[in-house]
Amino acid sequence: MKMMDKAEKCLDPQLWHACAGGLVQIPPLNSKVFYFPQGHAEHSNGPVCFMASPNIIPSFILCKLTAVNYMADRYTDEVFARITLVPLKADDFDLDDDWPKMAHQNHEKAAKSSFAKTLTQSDANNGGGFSVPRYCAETIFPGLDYSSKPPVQTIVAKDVHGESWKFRHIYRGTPRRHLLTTGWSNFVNQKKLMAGDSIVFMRAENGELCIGIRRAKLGGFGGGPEFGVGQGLKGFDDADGARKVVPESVAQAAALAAIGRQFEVVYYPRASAPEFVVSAYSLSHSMKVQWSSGMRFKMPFETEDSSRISWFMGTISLVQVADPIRWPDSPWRLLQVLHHTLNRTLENNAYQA
Amino acid sequence: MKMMDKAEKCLDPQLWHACAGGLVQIPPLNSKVFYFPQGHAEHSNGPVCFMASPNIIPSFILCKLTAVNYMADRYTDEVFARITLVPLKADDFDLDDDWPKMAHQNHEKAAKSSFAKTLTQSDANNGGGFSVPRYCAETIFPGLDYSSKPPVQTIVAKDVHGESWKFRHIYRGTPRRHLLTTGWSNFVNQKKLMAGDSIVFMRAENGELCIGIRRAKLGGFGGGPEFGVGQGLKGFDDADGARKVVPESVAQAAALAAIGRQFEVVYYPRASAPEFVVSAYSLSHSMKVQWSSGMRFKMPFETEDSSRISWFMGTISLVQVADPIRWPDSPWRLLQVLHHTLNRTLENNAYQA
DNA sequence: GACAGTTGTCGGCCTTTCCGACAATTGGC
DNA sequence: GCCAATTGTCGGAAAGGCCGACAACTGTC
Repeated sequence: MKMMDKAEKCLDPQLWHACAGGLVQIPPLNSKVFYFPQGHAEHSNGPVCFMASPNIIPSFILCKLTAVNYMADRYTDEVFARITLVPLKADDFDLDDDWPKMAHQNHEKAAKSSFAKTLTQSDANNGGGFSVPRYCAETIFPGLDYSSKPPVQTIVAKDVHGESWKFRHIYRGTPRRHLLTTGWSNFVNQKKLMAGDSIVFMRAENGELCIGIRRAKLGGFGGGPEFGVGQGLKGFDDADGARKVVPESVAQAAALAAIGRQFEVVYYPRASAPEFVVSAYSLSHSMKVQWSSGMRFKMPFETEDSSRISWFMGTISLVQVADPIRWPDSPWRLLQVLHHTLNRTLENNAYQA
Repeated sequence: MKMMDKAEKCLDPQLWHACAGGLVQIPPLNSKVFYFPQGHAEHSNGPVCFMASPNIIPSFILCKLTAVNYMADRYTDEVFARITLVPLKADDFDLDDDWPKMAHQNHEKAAKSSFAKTLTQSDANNGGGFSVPRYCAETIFPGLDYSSKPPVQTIVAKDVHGESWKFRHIYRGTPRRHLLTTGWSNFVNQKKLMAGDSIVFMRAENGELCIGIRRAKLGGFGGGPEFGVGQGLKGFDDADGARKVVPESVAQAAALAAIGRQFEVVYYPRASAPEFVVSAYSLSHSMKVQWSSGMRFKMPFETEDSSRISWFMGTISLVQVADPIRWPDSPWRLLQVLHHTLNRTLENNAYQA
């Protein structure tokens, strides 16, 4: 492993997944995936002009995923992935059927050893304390010696950049509860956290405690094409934001993909935009379903505190091609659905069901 | 420069010299030096048993200095050097007469761009402020904009491990003076500083500000053979202290030296023990002097705040061999002197005069 | 030895943050 | 729907740290 950091360091994939959330999965190395230029465009922070290249970009391109860099924004700690794809010939489409077994590894390990909490007003604003949910303290934090009075210890947690943060962890109050006191206020200020943001604690395989951040999504639930990626986070000048997915890089990726050459894409899992690099295995399975109006489905989503996965129940109201002129035959945004309880029109990708 | 840190990083030689103090000099690379096993033994933290090797260890051994690692204790920030020596045949003793020109480089640069202050009670104990001597603020710190009211800036200083510390630097009060406020208290606590310890500010050649520590010498002035190196610093469990110069490593070095093989020594410049690796050039010069009782000399020493060099005036009271049985013909501790003003017997090495 | 410049120490006060009390909320039965 | 467990919020209190006042000290003339 040579000096590979040109100011861009990778981070522990397990921590990356813990920060990305339970629903994000990156297909395994060397597996086959579909790349959707259309979805990539929705991921960008502006309208994409595909004109630079001959108007022959397909709506989806079969590729081999040859590399993944798990990374984090230098300023916001937001996680993202740099994915290298090599287009395959269409007749290479024999599925690697064994990937579901291996795909969920980091994923499940992250879920088991991590815990997320959305910051309350008291956590974020008040005099510098963080109320630690009992489950988190007991399963993620180092063991506390309850015999001392009061039980107290210093915990050290590494952020996505490998920087260490110290917190005083104390068990006190009536009724007793776990709190982070000294050090927490500093962390909140340095990371510019606000009520509504979440923090993730994870116990790494080497036993080290890690701490990650999930900024609150400003756009509320779901998002859609109307929300770009670079919507800007409060309190940050757009230093790194400028480096987020720009339309030019989408056009370039699509152009390279179309002529069969290796290309790179940057994927922000928490940007409320759908995945545009999709495992060929799962897509081919969902395409076998004959989606039709009136059909019911359920779709997983994260609860606010990321502690569980809940399910949306819905009914398909319309099966249509999103942009029949530009992208005929595209499975992208094929379904328009009616959500049962919120009675709100959502958009969804076929393969997510 | 390959990955050469087996958890042992070198530090900027200029900062090293600033921390070591104005009187410490390490002979230049590839110059000829004398190694004194006797002096090395005084540097160790316990009695040295030279018996393991045949009883033929000379009192001094001519060597070539082939490598120097400038280092700092991980816990106390104390600076020390790991010096590699290759014994030379006695007939190799032709002097490299050009070294005085080059020897003082780091030395003088460090002296010019650094400033040391001994911490007062107020600096160390009170509510977290450090009174910055005007000279230090004006010559070492980055320029302050005096037009704002009050003039204030954040300064960043790197310690010997390359870690950055932030301080608020403000110019206020009546009469006006420079102070470090926010950040200082944290630094004092982390570094376990006490009144009497000194801190060193240095402006590196690349413009960066550096901060080093000189722990107070617990043994008062001078020290001597009765003080070992590992005298223990208040507030530190002896984690690294155990790694200081142990008798075994002295015995090993002496044994290797005696049979003409390359060896390493560790030298703590602030351990109040005399240098035991001495430039052949300067030693040969001082040995040309016919030292005799009643002769007067002067000897440089550091003032408490390390801002200047002062001189001790003394009279030689006795010329004797320190241990005539074990080390006959040794120039080590040849002179016993009477100090004029303190009227206290000090010991000194011939070559230091 | 007086004076000017510098810097050590102190007490006041403002800010931060630590703390238990209490209440709101959640989940289990 | 009740009860127990958990955890959000609040105001009081303690600690930390910023401040100018003043005095002690140093070096100079």
